[in-house]
Amino acid sequence: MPELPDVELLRRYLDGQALRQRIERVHVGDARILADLSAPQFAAKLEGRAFEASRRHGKHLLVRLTGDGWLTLHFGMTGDLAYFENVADDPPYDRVRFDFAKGGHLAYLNRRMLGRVGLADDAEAFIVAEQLGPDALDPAFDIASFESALDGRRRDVKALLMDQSLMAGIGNLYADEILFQARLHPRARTDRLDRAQRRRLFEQIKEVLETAIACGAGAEQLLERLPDGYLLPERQAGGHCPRCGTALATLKSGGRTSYFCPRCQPDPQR
DNA sequence: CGTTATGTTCGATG
DNA sequence: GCATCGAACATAAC
Repeated sequence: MPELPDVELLRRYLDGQALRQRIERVHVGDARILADLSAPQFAAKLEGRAFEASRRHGKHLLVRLTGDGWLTLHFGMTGDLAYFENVADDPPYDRVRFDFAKGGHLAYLNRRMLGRVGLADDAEAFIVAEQLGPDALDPAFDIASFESALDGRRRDVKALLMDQSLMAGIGNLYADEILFQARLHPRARTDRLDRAQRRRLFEQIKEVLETAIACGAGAEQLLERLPDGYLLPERQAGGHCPRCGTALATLKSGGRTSYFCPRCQPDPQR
């Protein structure tokens, strides 16, 4: 679930449910998710405090704590948040649970355990330490900074979009959608894109991510809500291009599958 | 049993 | 240094 649009929706969910409530107790269901911290260390930092505000950078959710410091959440492939009133409703794969004094609970869920929950003193320092590039939706990430990310690199365009150190937030699914909308083959090389192609790509990064947020990324109804002409609802075995009806093609690299339309996104003859 | 999955990292290799 | 590839991590679904 968690690429930039999904994490943005999770951020809003957390804001709507869990801000400004005293955290009475922290329950760590599986300490492996905490990386280098011990469960007692982690709990001690949070108990008695509250979530004050949140921000997102790429796929990371950062939650400011009363007093000082931040809770950091990364969701891997299967991470999610759930707020509920009764502990009996605690969903499966609850790895960390915050019990609020008012009675509600916020759980960080993660089936595959590929994410991370941690603490940071400073949000900016955390972003630097994680070697994250600019958030893909940050207005400061403009066409000029996009050009400089491309500058001097000769890579497959899809690999570039997903490189979190160049721009943060895009994963395998939304990279496919962005490339489809920009009509670029996943293996098109960045050093061979002309000016118009680069501009189209940049515009679709913004457009696709904003559209996914507006349509409620992460919700089950996302695929129905996306505009006509979006690839994601067809992005599966047997899917067809929403624009021309051609059977979608797939290719694999780095263990990930790309879906694309061989007609609308022709192979640039690498 | 084999394959696949919205992520990231590490080692090997060119 | 740059880029790619496969494997690993961990878990479940098909």
